[in-house]
Amino acid sequence: MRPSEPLADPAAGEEKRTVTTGTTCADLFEDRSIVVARVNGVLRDLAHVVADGDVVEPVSVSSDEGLAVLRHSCAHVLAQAVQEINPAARLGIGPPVRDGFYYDFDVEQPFTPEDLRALEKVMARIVKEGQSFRRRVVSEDEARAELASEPYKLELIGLKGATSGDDDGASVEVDPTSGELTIYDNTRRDGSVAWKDLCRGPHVPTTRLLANGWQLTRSAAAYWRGSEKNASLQRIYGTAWPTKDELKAHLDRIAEAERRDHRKLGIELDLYSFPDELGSGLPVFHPKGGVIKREMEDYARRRHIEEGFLYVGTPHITKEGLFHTSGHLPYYADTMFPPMTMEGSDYYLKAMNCPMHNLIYRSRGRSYRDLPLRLFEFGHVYRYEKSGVIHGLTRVRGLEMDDSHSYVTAEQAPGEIKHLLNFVLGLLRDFGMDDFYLELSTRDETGDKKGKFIGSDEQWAAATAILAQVAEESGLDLVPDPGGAAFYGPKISVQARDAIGRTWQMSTIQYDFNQPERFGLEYQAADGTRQQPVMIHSAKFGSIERFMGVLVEHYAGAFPPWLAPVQVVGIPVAADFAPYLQGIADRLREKGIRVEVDISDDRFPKKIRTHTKAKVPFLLIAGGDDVAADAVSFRFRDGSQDNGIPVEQAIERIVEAVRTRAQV
RNA sequence: GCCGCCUUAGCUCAGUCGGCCAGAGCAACGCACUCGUAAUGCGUAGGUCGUGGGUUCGAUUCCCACAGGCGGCUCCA
Repeated sequence: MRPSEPLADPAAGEEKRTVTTGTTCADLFEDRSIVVARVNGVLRDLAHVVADGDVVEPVSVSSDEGLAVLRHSCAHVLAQAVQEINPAARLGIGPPVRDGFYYDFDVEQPFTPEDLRALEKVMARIVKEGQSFRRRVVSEDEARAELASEPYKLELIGLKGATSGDDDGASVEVDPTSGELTIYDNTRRDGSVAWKDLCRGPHVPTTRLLANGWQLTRSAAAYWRGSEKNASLQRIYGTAWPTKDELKAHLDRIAEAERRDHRKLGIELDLYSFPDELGSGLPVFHPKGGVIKREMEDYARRRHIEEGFLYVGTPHITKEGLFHTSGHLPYYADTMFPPMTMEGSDYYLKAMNCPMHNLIYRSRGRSYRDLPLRLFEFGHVYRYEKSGVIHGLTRVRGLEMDDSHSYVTAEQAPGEIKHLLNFVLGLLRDFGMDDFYLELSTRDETGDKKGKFIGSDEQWAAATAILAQVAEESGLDLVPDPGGAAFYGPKISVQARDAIGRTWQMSTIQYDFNQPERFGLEYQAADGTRQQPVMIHSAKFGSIERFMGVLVEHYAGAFPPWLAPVQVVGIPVAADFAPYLQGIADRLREKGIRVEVDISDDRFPKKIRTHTKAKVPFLLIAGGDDVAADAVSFRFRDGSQDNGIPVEQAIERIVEAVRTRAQV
């Protein structure tokens, strides 16, 4: 024993400790929830031997980093199980992801659900065996020799250090910063090596830490290193948590998301459908979905007009020249429906509205006094989305955009962007979404896609700076999205969190210096010169379809009264009381309330059930007691009641809830 | 677009290891019941088993193609 090595442990208040040579991180921490350590800022295994002067911090399994390590270790156990069952399976990569992990394999046959169950059994045994993860530094030659039968790992060794920024998950296997290659041996208690994998680590000390908190979830194909040019591998996804209870909570969250699925609720609530006869990604709105759509449109249109927008209308198809002028065709022809030829011209279904708005702008001379000129419409666009990406209302081929274009002077641009951002946030709040962050999508500065962006470096820099400034001034969190810009300019997008914490891209605001030039747009300035306006694109809901899908999931189908397809259903306790309710319904209808009275010959409790399941916000019940008191009784979706409310008061309550867009 | 899985009544699902008239619940319709807070009872009707081709004495069942859906990958102006 040799006294030396002072250590600082910030978690324990920058305490300096003196330990013996050979002390490992594990020796420093008693707490069993510590799974790895941060040594001088770098995550290390608990078996890491500390050196003189090292700053060592504990990393709990419950922290983001600790969870990632736990999940990555679980991915190793999965890979070990796969190769145990099928030694011919070749290894891809196995990084942690949100809530879990995956591992990619090159196998002859795709995995079946039965395979996953068999793998879980093997994994459970490995976990129970308590195998240790042992780190071993190897030279490149050693690694190549040991992994000679793993072609994908060899490829990663070759890439070592070469990959930077390419976030394809490869960095979990080799460390691009240190250039050091390591292999992790999974060692049984008797010291024999059960399995090994090229991996930068770190890992939990033993497989026992995985306990009962994991599960394989699904299998799917994935391209090697994320490019469709590469081989297709079979990916297995799993989830892993520190405890069984946390796993269960996660599975419950998944189940809740499934209950809210807008595709399922759309059928149950009779809102919309996707007839095969129309083709993929082309929804139809049934009367009840039509009410929601109309309320969304009516409200959005009114608010746009209040904010200074002019409502316009444009056709669904156009001759191709327009999209050459705008610059869309060379870039996006493959995501547009193919052209129709008539009278010697090629016509395209429109995939965007802006070129048509430009024609409205250009239809007469414009003065600086006209600016900002704000054109707005619900424009129907059609995009040939690849068949595999169509998803309910959130990814469709025919959609209605609440699309606006503000034409402004360069000086007005920052103010207009601010105006638009405030407007869209207010609009989203009116629909009950109130938790946001922003994303700033910029040009890809280096990658192979840089060529898709048009305009000069100076223009991009100026436009990006303006958007960044407005975004920062909003006070909302701002997340960079390099490479996410449209070809004609950078954009801010508003991401909204729904009731169960998922985020959705909603509104976008794009700064466009390209189209005004391509269309030769101009205005006459105060000094008589002709100037080019800047164009700012903005969609508030993104698309009506998508936003409706998001709202269905956000509210789980239980819309606030102002959006509810049927706002009130009157249910008589017995048929004798139906006329009384009809009278109340007539008065509500006069005030614009969507109300029905259930005069079917279902029994009373059945009617309650029927309309509660339909998520009608107000059930108005009347029986002898109510009639005698000139009152009605409320029943709400959660089963609560408010009985014997005077009719005047009941009507006022309903009208008020709709007027204020309250949730009930 | 790629990989895998799936498609039976309006909805949710049984079923046929290739063989007489393919079943259930809910919904719909009819009759009876007139009822105070999540399913009254009885009855009727509803399917060329996604579409097209092939194998077979015979196909909803097996094979192929296509369409649509689901889960991922890739993509998302």
